[in-house]
Amino acid sequence: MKYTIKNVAKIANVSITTVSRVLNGEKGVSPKTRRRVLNVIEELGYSPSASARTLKTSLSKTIGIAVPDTLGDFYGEVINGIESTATENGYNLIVSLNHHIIKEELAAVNFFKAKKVDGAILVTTLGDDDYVRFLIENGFDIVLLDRDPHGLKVDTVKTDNFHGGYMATEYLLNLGHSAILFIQGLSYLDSSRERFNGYKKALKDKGIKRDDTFVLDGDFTTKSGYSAIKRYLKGHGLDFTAIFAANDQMAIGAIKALHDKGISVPEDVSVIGFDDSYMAPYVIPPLTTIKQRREEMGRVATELLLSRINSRDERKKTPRQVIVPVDLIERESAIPISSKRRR
Amino acid sequence: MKYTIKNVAKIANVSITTVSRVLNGEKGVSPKTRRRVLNVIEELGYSPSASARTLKTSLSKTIGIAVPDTLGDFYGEVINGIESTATENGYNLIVSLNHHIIKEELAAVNFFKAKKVDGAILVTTLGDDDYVRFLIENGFDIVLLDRDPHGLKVDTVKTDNFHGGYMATEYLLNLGHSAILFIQGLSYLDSSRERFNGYKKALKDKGIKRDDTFVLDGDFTTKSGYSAIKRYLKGHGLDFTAIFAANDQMAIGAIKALHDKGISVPEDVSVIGFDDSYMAPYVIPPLTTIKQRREEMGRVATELLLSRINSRDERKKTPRQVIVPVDLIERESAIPISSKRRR
DNA sequence: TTGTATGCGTTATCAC
DNA sequence: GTGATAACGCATACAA
Repeated sequence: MKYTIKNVAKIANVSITTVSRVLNGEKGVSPKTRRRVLNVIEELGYSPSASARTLKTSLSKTIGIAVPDTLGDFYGEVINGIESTATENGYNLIVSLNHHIIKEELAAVNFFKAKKVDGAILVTTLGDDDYVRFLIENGFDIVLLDRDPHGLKVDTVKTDNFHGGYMATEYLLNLGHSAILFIQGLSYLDSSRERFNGYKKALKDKGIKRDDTFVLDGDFTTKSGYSAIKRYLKGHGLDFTAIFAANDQMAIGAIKALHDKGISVPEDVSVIGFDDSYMAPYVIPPLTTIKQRREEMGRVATELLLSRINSRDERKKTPRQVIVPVDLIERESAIPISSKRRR
Repeated sequence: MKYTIKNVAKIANVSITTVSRVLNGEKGVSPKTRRRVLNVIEELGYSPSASARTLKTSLSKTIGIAVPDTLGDFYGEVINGIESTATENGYNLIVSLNHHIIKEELAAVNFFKAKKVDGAILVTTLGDDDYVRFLIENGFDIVLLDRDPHGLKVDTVKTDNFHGGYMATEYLLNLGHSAILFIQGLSYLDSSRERFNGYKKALKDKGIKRDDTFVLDGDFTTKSGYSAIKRYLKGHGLDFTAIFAANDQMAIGAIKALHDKGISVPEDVSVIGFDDSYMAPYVIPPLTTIKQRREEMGRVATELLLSRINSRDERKKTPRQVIVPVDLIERESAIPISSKRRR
């Protein structure tokens, strides 16, 4: 029931070489024979064995992607961007989830190696840089997404987190707020840290001295945003007028925590998020946020990777860092401070 | 830089057969030799070529999963369940997204075939049954997730959609509601249809005659839930007291649409969703919903598949249909009708 | 306990 | 324009 090139050859009355030529669209086959072969292939529903091909050519037409998980809008959309670009170019995807666990990341590497992927995209990986270096030394073309190069010679694609953090904070500042809470995400991630840096810089530029107690821990989940604010309120009461959360999910959690205490958004407290997730427009009130072009990041990363894979040039192109711009999406969760003062 | 079994053999001063034995953990190798070989493997960072292995054994230790996309909570969690179970059992994952497009589903089939996956899990596929049949005839072990067998001899895993729909509706009914809107999801999906059937049955059992205008179209997106209610309100005004949405996202969209018209949830209108998505507890008001065990579905499907793959038995086990139970999660978006009557 | 030889399904090299 | 054949890296039947 499983046909091989040999079967096709026999039935079409040609050599396997000819079949192979047809398969790969090479010239040097008469239109007539080509037709015949194609017919047999169609009839049999034959498809060539990828493993035999890979074994022979050491090219798999496959790219590996390592991603923490598939939860939340971010990774899902990034994957979509990667997948469609890959597919358009005839490449397939092998996905490895690592659940934010370094050991599993390492497993992915061996997996990719064994599968002979032509290249890999590492999304938000946290492993130390040795891990990335290892991959490079093993001759893999790779690109890092949502992660800094840390001095390594790799292509990277990331959101302009710093500027996004700056914009968000500046926006609140211009609205008249100065007591602005920041809920950070996983603090060991570059993206979270840079948003934080943007926050700090914006405050500094306005000459506002930063209060360390205004920086709350979160982990990018809605729950963590909720808990952070709930805890803060219990400890400090309402001594702030605005919140900048490092992503929308935490912002939504924060709004809920405020709501539970009878504090209204945006009348009492303005909130701004980061991502522009699907839910943002439907939150009550609709969430003002920094839009991150997630799918585009996936696309760009894939294009970078494929261009690298297909570069015959031995002295590979120098590493490229692309920074995807962000936009401020104004909705209703942040308003001027003057319009409240209800406390 | 790329090592083969031959390199390992030479350096360890043994035959490739011995290396192969070590690799596969077979007995019949002296502890001493095994050690030595293992050391060389470690040193070289050698990992066996999956393609050569697959070519030889026609076993890839890989399962393919075809899924519409990775957006929203549902697919993400299902994939997580599949992935962890697969990994635990030494299987790897090849993911194919089809964006709800039949043609791309078909492409996935060929992909799986070429990659010689040992089995496949098809999630929410919509292709006609021939497509599934084709896969079966080609000797693939497959299991369908979130899809009915439609008379085919395949394992399936699905949520108890009918009962879930029934429970949700009954719950509203018991709260005193009788004018209950239903927002359906993609109507060609089994899951959406069954939730609808549950809704109809519950109404019927209570002797309430169903109003066709009470059934609104949606596509499982938040936006579609929002639009559906907005449109309905414009056409009919507020002639209902409750809404059952076929998933949480649409429920959230619906709440927003009501809110925009100054209609309060749950005081004026009760809303119930389906899924128990991550966002459900953080919506304002927290969403009452039917919990779907997404990750478990992924786990079960994978276990089913692996057991089938590993069944030496030629006359394969008869098809199994597992229905994963649902739970009603009471939160605050649905309340008794008596406590309002504010209109 | 260890090794030799064959073949899996392709592509590539060379001949015709 | 077409075909025979070696090789890719591994697992395995068979020897030793």
